[in-house]
Amino acid sequence: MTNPAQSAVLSLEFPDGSVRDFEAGTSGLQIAEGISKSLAKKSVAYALNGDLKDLAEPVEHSGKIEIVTRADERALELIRHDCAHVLAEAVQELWPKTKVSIGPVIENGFYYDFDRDEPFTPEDLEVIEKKMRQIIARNDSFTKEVWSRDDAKAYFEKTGETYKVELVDAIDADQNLNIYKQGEWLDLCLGPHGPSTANVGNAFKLMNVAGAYWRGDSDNQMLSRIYGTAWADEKQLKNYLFMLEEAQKRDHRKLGREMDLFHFQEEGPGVVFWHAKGWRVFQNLVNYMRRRIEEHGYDEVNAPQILDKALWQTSGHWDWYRENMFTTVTEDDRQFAIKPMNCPGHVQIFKNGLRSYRELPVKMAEFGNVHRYEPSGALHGLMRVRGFTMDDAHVFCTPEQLEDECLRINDLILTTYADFGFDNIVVKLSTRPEKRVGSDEVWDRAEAIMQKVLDEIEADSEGRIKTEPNPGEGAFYGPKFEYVLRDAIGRDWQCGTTQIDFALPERFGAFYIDQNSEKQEPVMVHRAICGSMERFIGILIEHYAGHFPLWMAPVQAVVATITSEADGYGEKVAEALRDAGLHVETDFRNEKINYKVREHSLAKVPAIIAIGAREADQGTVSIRRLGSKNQTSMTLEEAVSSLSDEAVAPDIRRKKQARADRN
RNA sequence: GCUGUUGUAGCUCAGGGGUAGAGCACUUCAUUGGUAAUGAAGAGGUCGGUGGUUCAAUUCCACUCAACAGCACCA
Repeated sequence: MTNPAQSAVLSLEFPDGSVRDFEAGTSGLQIAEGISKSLAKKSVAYALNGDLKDLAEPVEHSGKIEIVTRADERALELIRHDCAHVLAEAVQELWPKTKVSIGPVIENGFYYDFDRDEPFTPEDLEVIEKKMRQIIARNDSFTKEVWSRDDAKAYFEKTGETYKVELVDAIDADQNLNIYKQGEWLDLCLGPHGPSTANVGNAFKLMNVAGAYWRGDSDNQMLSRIYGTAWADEKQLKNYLFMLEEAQKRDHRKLGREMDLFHFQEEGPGVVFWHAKGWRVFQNLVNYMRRRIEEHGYDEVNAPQILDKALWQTSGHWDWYRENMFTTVTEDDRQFAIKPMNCPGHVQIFKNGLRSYRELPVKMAEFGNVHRYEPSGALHGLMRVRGFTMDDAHVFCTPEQLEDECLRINDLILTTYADFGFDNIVVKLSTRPEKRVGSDEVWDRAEAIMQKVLDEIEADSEGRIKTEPNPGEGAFYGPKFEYVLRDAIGRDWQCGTTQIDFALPERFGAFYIDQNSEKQEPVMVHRAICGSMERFIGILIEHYAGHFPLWMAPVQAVVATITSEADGYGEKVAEALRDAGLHVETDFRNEKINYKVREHSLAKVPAIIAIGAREADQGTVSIRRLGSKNQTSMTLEEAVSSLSDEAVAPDIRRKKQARADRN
């Protein structure tokens, strides 16, 4: 699609700032060749004003041009996309009756959805991969053709590609379609693609097979999806596979069992049996959060677990959320629901009695135990459960206080994450969805305030916190911030959230009395930091790979004796540590020290304190820290003081430090 | 919820129409040892549940529950 008004000369600016003129119609490849043969060989595409284009495509207009080589991050997208096409060709070459549908690039790889009578097996994947390597070795060029809609439709109808016909139908009537060919095989595709199938290289792997709905709609037919990963070189592929392996090793379900933290069983799908050690971790986290919210001026409350249906009708949950609620009918035929959220309860507490503007902001927190009937397929260890505890809070304030409150919440959230070693945070601003309550005017005002807060968050963080818009993803009752943290192996988790609510105070008729003795509706802010405590602990287990910092660890030290003669002294050591507030276990079993060290290391106990005759004589201890192969000898007093110092929670340490700095 | 896979001892797993096996863990005994598995013996199972086929089912079939992977969902 050339612009006839365009001049016959293109003026292109290169990344080094130089500007050169080219004849109209010059292709990206010709430009690369003009620079150097070796560049042309390495290049896979070009970017015009940042948009990726096929190398063979003529440059359409003047602008900034970059030749994209394989080493460029953007080349990955092409490699993956090319790989998806190669996958589809391989599958159709092996099983010609298979229909193709779509094959997009995703994070770390790509997939392609097929319609085939039988599902693919893991053995099939090996066969397909072999065929793919053959296709890559053939080195067929990717060539683009522009077809008319009618031609494309006729072709796909003839070949029985019903899904492609549907895709063609979905494209605007006046628009032509791109067809990408590789050898004999072709696909409807937006592009761009690399120069040839060889561009895919060898650093790819088919990962797994799964069902997926046609066009992502659960009313549609289920297709067979093959997932693959593809990278620019073997090293990147290896790193990725290593990360997956590492994730598997850290799986909180596995570590939870090995560390004796919790379990699940058939009778309670999606609800956690917390064991003593897991519950201690849980309480460590709750206690930490309790101190933090107190520091930030919240009052902790506790609202009922079960409330009459009428209340949920008023809150709107009965209409919006009913299929996700656990309900119960009592002997007298009264219907109740187990709370899926804490907000209606908190509004009742706010409403009890008359509120003055002088009280605002009212900051009400609860470690609220909620139950939600999640779809069975969504359950996943601690990460997605049907019964969980939220570190929930609601701030009732005036519109004028909103900005300040959002910033304070932001401060609380970010410092909390930092205390657990999460320093790579993205804050997203989710704005009005299509289906919503409240006037546009109200949304305008709220979004403007939140955008301002977002800008301040980014500015204050000095580049550490990234922010992103998330248009259309807000809740129906108001815009929200979503806090996404990145764990130690690079995975992202959305945990915290700050949500403005226009609906609930009005629904319940909550108000305060302002300076002029008039009723005013408060603004309500919902906020959570960990989100679900259960899930947050799951994330922490995987983030730390089970190696909790001392202040979080359920068992902080084990005193293990080498000979039974040291048991008496061992008991004394354990007592001294317990007196200092540490959780200590003793292991006086008739076993060798090797055996004990192995066992407690596998149980991820942070400190193993070995006691033999020597230590008993000298009043010392020998400490072996988790992850280390060495041990350190010190006096009992030194051990007590260094371990108890290390076990101080980060927030308490911060306060101590601040106090010391003041003096 | 949908598709696919799986369900045998506390854990990891083998087996297979004639009512079950290994390693680790557990218990007992011996061993008192110096930083990731001391040795021996013993105990441990309605083979996820219900129904069907069969002389006989843990094994085959149907249904069901749960888990796993992905999709959909997460207001």
